[in-house]
Amino acid sequence: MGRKKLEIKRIEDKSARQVTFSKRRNGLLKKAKELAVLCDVEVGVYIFSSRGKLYHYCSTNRLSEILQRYHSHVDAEPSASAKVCETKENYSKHAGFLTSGELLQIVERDLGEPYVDQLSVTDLVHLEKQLEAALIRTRSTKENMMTEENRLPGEKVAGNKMNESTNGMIMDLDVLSHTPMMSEQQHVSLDLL
Amino acid sequence: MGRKKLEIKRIEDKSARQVTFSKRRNGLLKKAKELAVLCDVEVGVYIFSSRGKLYHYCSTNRLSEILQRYHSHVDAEPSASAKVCETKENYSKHAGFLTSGELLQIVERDLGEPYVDQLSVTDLVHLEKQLEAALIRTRSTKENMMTEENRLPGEKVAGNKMNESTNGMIMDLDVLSHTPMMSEQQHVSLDLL
DNA sequence: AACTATTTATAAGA
DNA sequence: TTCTTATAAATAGTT
Repeated sequence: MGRKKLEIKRIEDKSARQVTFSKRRNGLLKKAKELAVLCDVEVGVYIFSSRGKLYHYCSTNRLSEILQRYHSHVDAEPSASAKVCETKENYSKHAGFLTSGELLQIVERDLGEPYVDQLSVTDLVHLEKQLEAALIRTRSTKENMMTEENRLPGEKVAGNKMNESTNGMIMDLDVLSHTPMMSEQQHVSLDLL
Repeated sequence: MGRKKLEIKRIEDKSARQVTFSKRRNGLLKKAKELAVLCDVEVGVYIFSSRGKLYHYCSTNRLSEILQRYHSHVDAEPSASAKVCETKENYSKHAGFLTSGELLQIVERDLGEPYVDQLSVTDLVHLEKQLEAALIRTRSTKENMMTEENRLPGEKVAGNKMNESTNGMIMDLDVLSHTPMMSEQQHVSLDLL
């Protein structure tokens, strides 16, 4: 749809490719939103530019919305209870990465019926292996972050603690370094989904 | 773009909604493919219908392509080495669910830099919990599938075995029921990515 | 970043 | 569902 019929193959001119990328990216995201609304279905789109930047849309992302709400609270401490509902419009500004919530929606979905029976034993073995690796890295990252927190001036960890990186939620570092987690943390986690 | 300008809100008439879903779903997937090709970027789209059926597109899915190649080999045993390269065109026919490969691409991406530092400790704790759950379910599903295979006529499991559900790849059931896996299976898994 | 000629997508209708 | 067609929307090339 333009002055000329465009062949669908890689645009070699870098500048033209960038312009087309910008236009069509917006078009695709708009179409995705329209489909989700008009037909009341779940739609997710992710686009990685060649520079690694991620643009995405996800029609049902409660965690993302909730996290953003917490961020808003942190950014603007006072008068923070109004206009909380229209997060949908501006949450794409905050996006730019897949939240754990989006990831988990996909994990949940992919392992749940009826898709799981589409996977072969080989797929499952592979998935198992990768989940193990992901789990190890998640724990490692988490523990690194908590170690850094402990290096902050004074403040011996003994009970609950509030800080920015936890979005103001109550956490017990001793509990977090091990699994399974105690009920308090579990409760917070479940609230996020 | 039709006889009338359509307001972007849920279409209440079920029949009309279904028709629009069908049309716009195809449109979105087509646009996604075009964007991926024209601009040489990675694009993923997933759409869950209200009945839970999944339609999707993923521009870079080596596992999917490779699995399909195996399926093709199975479907048409003889003369199976020609026209293996143009799988991109018809792999969407075989699609309809997220493969473990797509899922893992997302997992990898989400846990790798630079996205991981966008996650809070709370996110990571939650992610860890869900990965554990996913891992348990994956193992369970895998073991169920293997148990069913063992119920097939005779055939005591002792060595390697070839069958449809493993896409013709060599597997040792005794090894597969436990982690960590032995090198043979691990090798096959790595080949898939 | 805007413009506009064309192509493309699609809402209604058959 | 599938096809047809009038019209709305997206966008390629231009400014």
